[in-house]
Amino acid sequence: MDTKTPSNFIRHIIDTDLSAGKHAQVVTRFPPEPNGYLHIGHAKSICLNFGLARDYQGLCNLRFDDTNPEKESQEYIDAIKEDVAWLGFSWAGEVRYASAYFDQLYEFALELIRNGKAYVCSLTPEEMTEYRGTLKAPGRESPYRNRSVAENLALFEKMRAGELREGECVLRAKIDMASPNINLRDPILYRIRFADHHQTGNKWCIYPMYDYTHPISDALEAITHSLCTLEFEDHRPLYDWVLDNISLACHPRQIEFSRLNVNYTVTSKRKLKRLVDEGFVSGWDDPRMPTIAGMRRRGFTAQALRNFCEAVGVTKSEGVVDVAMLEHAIREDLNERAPRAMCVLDPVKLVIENFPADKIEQLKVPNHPQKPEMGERELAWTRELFIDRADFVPVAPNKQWKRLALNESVRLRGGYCITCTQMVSDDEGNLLELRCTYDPATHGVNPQGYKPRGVIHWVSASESVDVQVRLYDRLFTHESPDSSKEGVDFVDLINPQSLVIKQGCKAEKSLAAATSEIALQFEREGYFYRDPVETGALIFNRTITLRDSWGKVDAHG
RNA sequence: UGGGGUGUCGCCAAGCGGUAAGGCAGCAGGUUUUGAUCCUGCCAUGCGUUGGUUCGAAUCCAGCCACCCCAGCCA
Repeated sequence: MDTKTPSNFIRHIIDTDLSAGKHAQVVTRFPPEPNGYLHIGHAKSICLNFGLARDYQGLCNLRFDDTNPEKESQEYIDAIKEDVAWLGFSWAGEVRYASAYFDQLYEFALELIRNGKAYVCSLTPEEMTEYRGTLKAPGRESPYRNRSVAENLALFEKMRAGELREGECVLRAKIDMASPNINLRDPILYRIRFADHHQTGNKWCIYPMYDYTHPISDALEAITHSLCTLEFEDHRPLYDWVLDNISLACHPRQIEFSRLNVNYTVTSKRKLKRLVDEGFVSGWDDPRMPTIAGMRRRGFTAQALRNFCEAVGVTKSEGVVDVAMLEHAIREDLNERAPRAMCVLDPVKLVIENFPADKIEQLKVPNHPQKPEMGERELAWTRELFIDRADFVPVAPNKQWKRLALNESVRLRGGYCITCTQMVSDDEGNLLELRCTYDPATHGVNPQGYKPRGVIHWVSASESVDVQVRLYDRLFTHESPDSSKEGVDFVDLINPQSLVIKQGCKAEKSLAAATSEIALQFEREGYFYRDPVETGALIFNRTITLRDSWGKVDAHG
């Protein structure tokens, strides 16, 4: 279940607006540009916008901010819709597109021109930059700034009709070239682009800019609170200017919050794309990627991601969240829902000499130690078993050692206690198998005075299936791969152990039927998830290790 | 003397003038057939800093310091 949503400054604003009777209902929107895959940072925005709508019994739209056709595609639109839905949210009505408002946007531009609030400027891009001024010096007015309304109307029509070349001119708002806020120095409203648009085809050859499109799209959808990240703070005066200067009554309030940063990960689109393009990962949905698609394939649950976003909070201060918080959210959720199973990653044979070779004993074991309602399953107990190589050592190093050693005993989880009587090695000293005896009186009980060193997992040699296990770990070894030292390429900070593939792992037979519908816990190893993409073989992705207070050197790499 | 923001425990974060919530991480115990889970305890006389107002300040005022964002015909 969702944890209690903590309050934040945006909720305070909404509470105030609502009690002042400013709105009948809260309406928010999630407005991605379809130019890439969604990542953990977007998850925060999605949870914020849809969460607000849910908690205030309002509405949240999904709107594609598709005003730059050259960078966008239908592939991204489909992926984004899938990701939002998977996260557990449903948008109000149909999906919206900024491009669906192109006609209205055009009409409002005409209105601005007629009112002397916009003009067609024929400065070259280079001249435009020069006229804009600098951060400390004011800009200069364009020589085209005082063209007549009639001339502007005629030129804008020629732009629209495709009679002018790309870059030849643009439509600009007439605001203030001396403004200390550079966004107000006659910002560009429309540029010419002879590009096919994924939604509107070749209907348009002029495309509106974000700063002009966004406020109008928000207003047309009757958005009440338009939430965006901090870097748009300087754009708010322009957002307001646009709505103050056209005849549209609705005027949403833009509120900015800080982006989500997580250590040991990168979220810049450019860097993620490089990881994919240069083959450092298998694709946008590689389980090591911080994309929604990657995390889904890794085995993260939507609930865990939602809980994480709640835990992180919403503020205006920019910090870096410890990835340990994300990992905690995953473990917390998976511990509740994941049925337990047995899988030996690095098998070594163990022969129980006092158990007959032709006998199979079915042991009932619970699927979850704290949840009897999750039922139980049968595990085959046979003369030959497998345990993990890391769970045996000839001589226990200390009293704390909780695994098997020569002439000592351990319990095999859910089964009997065994005592190791002999280790068989080859000439090079490699361990080939362990000879043991079991105590038939120890199933389900620890007889008086019997104290095995610990409990280890196991699987029957004959009644098991071979599986491939992919051990994933954090992609980077560096805490802030985004901003490491000068001259260090972030791909050089990739963790060479971020993916370790284990072949020939032995899993209990029931896992042959495992699906990607459900997360599993391999006891003592971690949470695992049947790979939903490569479904031909039995492949399990390690979502996250178990918490480990022992501080062991990971024997599995 | 460009403009806009932010500074509360190692990390995230409540707090909104009445005497520092919570989570993560960490540490110390307890339970346990997962070195898991669960449970208990510890963990900011301190809120960037310096002054001021006040009976009382993390909260109000002033100065200072640090960090982030802005000069795409990207979003």
